[in-house]
Amino acid sequence: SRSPTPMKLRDAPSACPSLWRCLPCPPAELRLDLVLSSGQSFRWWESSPGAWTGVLGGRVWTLRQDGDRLWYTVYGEEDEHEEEQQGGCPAKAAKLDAAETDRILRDYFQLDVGLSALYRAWGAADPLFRKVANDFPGVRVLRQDPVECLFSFICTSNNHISRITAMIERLCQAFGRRLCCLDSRPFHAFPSLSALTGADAEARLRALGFGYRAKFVSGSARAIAEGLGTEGLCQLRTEPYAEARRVLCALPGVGAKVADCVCLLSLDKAEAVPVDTHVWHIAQQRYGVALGGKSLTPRAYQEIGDFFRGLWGPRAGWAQAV
DNA sequence: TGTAGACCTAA
DNA sequence: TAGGTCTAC
Repeated sequence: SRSPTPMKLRDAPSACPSLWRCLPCPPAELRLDLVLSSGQSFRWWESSPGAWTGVLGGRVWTLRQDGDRLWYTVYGEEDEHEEEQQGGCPAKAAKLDAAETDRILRDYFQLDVGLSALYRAWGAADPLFRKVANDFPGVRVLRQDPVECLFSFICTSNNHISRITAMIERLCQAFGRRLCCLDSRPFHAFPSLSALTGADAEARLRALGFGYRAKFVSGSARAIAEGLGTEGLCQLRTEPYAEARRVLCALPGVGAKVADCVCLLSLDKAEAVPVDTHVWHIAQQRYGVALGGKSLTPRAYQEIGDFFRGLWGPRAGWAQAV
């Protein structure tokens, strides 16, 4: 790199407005803080109050909300030589790039899905939802990359968020492409599938503190590489929910809950309702879902999902995210 | 089908 | 104990 000065984190448009863009987006449609810190994605970090920095689509972004606007800035790669790469027409390239980054962000937050109308419908069907919704507006489901989502959620089993976040950070650092350095902190892309299929991947993951999940991560990477491939995984977006779920559950370390997380958060299956022990508890005591067992059996799991789909409709997974 | 217990690791 | 999964009854 020949960057003369190290890049710095940007926390607000005021300091350098030309590096920021914005999209129209009222708080009722999106609450950045709630969405990015709720355990849907583990790669965002509140870099300064109200500013969220993370990696998305192979670039580093900082996001911020201000009234009815969603502001964002994208950081360049450290080896980027703009003039040379863009054929001597930086203005034109910048314009194309702006359209592209707008699109990426709108897609990631699924901004075309009107959340207020959904909140109204869920609230009308469910008084308990109405209560919670008041305190938590703007909670929507992200549309994440399927590979990142799958391997992240394999790491969530029998684990807590602080450790999951740290594990995924180390995963990216060890296996992901380095993107840039901000305030002398390096940022890495989420690893590609092929980066995780190496013969020593499991041992390296164990050394990174993945525990028994090391085998699941490397095993699933292998299985996908030898089977449907990254493209096949992404094509599950066009398959029915039941089919996508079936395929995912065949992977090592992927059970009903992880499969539903991947379906909901990356494969466009809005009806998928991930049932963890917390949700199971709530279903029993708040909603009085009467299901025999004292444990979350596959049958109980299915029935709880069906219950919420019956209550909230085809976007039950979105409602449950709230 | 429905129950245990083990599985890595760091509180 | 923590936001599960796998294996063996």
